[in-house]
Amino acid sequence: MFSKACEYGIRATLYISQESNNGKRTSLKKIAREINSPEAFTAKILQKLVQRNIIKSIKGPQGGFYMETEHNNNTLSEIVKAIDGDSIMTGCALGLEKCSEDHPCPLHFDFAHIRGGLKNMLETTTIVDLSSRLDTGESFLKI
Amino acid sequence: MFSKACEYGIRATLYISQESNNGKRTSLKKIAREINSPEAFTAKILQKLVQRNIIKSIKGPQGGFYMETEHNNNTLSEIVKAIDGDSIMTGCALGLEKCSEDHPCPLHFDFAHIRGGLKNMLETTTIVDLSSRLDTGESFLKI
DNA sequence: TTAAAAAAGGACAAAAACATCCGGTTTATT
DNA sequence: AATAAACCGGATGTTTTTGTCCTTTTTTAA
Repeated sequence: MFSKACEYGIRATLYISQESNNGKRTSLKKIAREINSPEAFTAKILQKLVQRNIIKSIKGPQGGFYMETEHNNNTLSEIVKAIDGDSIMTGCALGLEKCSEDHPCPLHFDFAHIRGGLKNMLETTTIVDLSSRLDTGESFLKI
Repeated sequence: MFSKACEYGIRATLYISQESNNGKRTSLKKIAREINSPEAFTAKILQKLVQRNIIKSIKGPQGGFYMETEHNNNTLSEIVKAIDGDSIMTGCALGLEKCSEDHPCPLHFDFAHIRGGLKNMLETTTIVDLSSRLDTGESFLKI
């Protein structure tokens, strides 16, 4: 469904949000350990998220990654779009270039419905919604 | 969502079904032309579908691919499972190996719902359901 | 001011997905 | 029997995704 890069990106962002909400910055090394992801690859993904202004970073000792409070209200769709683009929310299930109400693939109408649910979920679920579930121990980021 | 191979596989199967329901066999060359897919790659995918007994093939002149009538009642999920496996219907959205009700990722419950809808759609939509929409000109397999 | 911590970024490597090519086999037609 | 149509299967090539490594830059703190 999502690329590996996107999975890691979401997990990393949620971990960063959680730490940020406890007033902490966190390092790449710690993030990779806590979300169980390959460190160097995760670094690349975090770079992209910094460029897209979803998370922040500070270099040097005591530096690391963190999130500004208002960015907690960013939705999952921002992360997904930054990494995988929006094809999952808009593309044709059967890969037709021009698939529309007027020129639909055979799956168009059945699928529109599912894709709509996904899009809606991604666009309404905020980062803080999810990271707070982590804080309470309701959910997990690894294994 | 689906791999390219799976997209081609579904489109090819629907075309074969449509032709079969008109009493015709159809060749690889024609299939690739009609669904706008790379011929040699499509051949590999069709081979797999033959092995999985989703479609049939006959060698030699006047041979080609076709479908037995009862196989029209196969569902999309059979094709998807043959090509992409069932990870799209069962896997964790965030890539956790062990994601379950008891040990959920932060997206587990929101996502279960969407994945359930997808699974249900794939398991209830039959090949003939879709190919009949092609016959009536309600839907298309290329461009 | 020097050392070390940490992110940034470029180059490279491995694996998977996507795709092609070609020789082999089967079979209908002449 | 010969030819050609058509699928089969192995080898190979290309592109994308996934992943690593190493150098550079920034910044803190001793």
